[in-house]
Amino acid sequence: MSTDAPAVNPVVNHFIRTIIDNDLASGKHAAIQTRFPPEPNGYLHVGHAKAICLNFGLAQDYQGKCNLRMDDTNPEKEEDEYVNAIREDVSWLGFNWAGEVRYASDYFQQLYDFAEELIQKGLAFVCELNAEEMRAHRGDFVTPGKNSPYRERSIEENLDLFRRMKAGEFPDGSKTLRLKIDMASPNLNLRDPVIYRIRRAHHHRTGDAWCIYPMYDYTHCISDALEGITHSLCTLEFEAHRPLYDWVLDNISIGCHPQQIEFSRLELLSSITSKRKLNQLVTDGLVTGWDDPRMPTISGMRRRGYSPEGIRLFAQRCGISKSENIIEFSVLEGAVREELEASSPRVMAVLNPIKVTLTNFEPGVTGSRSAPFHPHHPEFGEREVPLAREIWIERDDFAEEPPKGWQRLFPGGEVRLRYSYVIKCDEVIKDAAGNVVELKCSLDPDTLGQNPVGRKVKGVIHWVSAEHAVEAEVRLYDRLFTEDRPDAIRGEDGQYLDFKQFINPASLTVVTGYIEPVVKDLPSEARYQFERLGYFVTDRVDHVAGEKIVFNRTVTLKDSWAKESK
RNA sequence: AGGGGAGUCGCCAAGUUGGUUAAGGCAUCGGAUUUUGAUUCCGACAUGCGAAGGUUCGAAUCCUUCUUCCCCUGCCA
Repeated sequence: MSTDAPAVNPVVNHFIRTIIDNDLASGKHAAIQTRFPPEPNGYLHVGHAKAICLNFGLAQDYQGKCNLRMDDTNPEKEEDEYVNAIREDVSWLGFNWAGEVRYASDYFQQLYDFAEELIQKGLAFVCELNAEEMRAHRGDFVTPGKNSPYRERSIEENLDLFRRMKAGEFPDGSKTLRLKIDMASPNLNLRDPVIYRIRRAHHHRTGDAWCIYPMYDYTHCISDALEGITHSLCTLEFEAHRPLYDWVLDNISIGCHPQQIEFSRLELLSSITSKRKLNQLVTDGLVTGWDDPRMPTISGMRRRGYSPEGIRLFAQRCGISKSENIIEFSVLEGAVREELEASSPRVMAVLNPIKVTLTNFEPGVTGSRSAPFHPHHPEFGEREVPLAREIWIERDDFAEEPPKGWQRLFPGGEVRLRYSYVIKCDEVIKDAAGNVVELKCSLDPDTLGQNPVGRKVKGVIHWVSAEHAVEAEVRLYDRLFTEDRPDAIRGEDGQYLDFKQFINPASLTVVTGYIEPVVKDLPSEARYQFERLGYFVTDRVDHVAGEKIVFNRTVTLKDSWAKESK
């Protein structure tokens, strides 16, 4: 096995690739241009990761380009903090956007000019209906809407009014610019949609230069066209917006008409992929922040120890289609584990210790061996694993009364200390309350690096020398929610229950761990496997090399014994 | 006068100009190897493609009817 050859994931075909193949074959496009267009009003989550991998991945595969564009047309919700987090997340995932980061707000002037063009063509009008009146005029699913009384204004009047809207002559919310399409359309998006509203809000980039802001449907298609996007990929809920996307581009003087293609958004079980709900968890203090390792945000997953490769593998395994994409959490864990298995050095750590005294340990006589950092990758190197008279082993690795199939330590039983001797439990020491506080064991001096003769010792447990171990804060993370779909549980009255009540109380347990000394000077974000326990990472925020060791549990190892012993 | 999408194994998902035994991955279950109950390796896993009819030598693919689920009534994106 070689690690220098980059892992090449086989390309999985899907309907969007088929469309691109056809467009390239027919000569419709010479190269493709995609874009990832987040709104900077929150942190990116695992659902965005899927979209990022799709858009940037396609650009990579087809040697095209992918832009990163902030969809910042709603100044009340958008902040630079989010812009910065988004840039960092996308880069960290391993993708490069073409040129500079783009902003829909870069196009405000052009958007405005196109709006005047639409007015000139008699295709847009200034409406003075308030929100409530507009809703009443819109009709509903079964009844057609009614035309706005302002719909038939003259072009001159519309132009004058729109310019004055821009000039700040009217109060917020008093007027809108609307497209003149069809109030009877069965597609509600086509019932004279609003494309500009008056809102005196400070924009994170344009400041107070504008008091009118364009709406998504109007902005997005034009932004795509201005950037020469060939394939504009978005999630299924925008399917009904596509006629509007096309309508706008068909009615303005712009020489580019990207194709909008929708795919299903990701739903991750026992998690949540709603920016609004994730925001609630943060503001209610139920997690420590957007980057809490339990959060399905990209920054949370990063802090949890998930690798970019693991997340990319996950995205690939989710697939791209138009049917519901409801993914079991184990798919994410499996992908993360798989990448970590190959790339993480191993070390031993005891998280729930019980003291073991090796009664026949002789300083200077009893030996030790060095241990490889990875059993299958000698190039990872080795380290010395110091042994001493007193060691810690995992409490779970000892049973006073071993159940059927038990391969670990028990009174009178033998077990192998990983990379060290076979030991035998001679005596169990208990405190007054009957709790086991110490085990006295003897080691077999002939078993260092070789099997005992005449008998077979199947079990192997991890351990760490008490005097050499470094203490660390270890944060054991588990799923954030106890339910598959915490936001889809109904109470007796048929109403949805608050998803926050399904937070897993065991989603975080903090313990003091005893770890091999090599771990002492690790930098932040160092990923290690603690043998037999799982993958861990030094915390990106709180870990200080050489001073305060803090590990987060990324994911446990598969544990077929746990399953069997249930 | 509603519109737009989707139903292929527990979870994803190829296949859709009709043509041999319906890819693959995850999960699961066996078994082998193992100084991680990990990894790795081998094997099993849809007489069936939402349902019922029909066309055909032949249907997941075509036709008809039915059915279930998702999205849409922000001056959010």
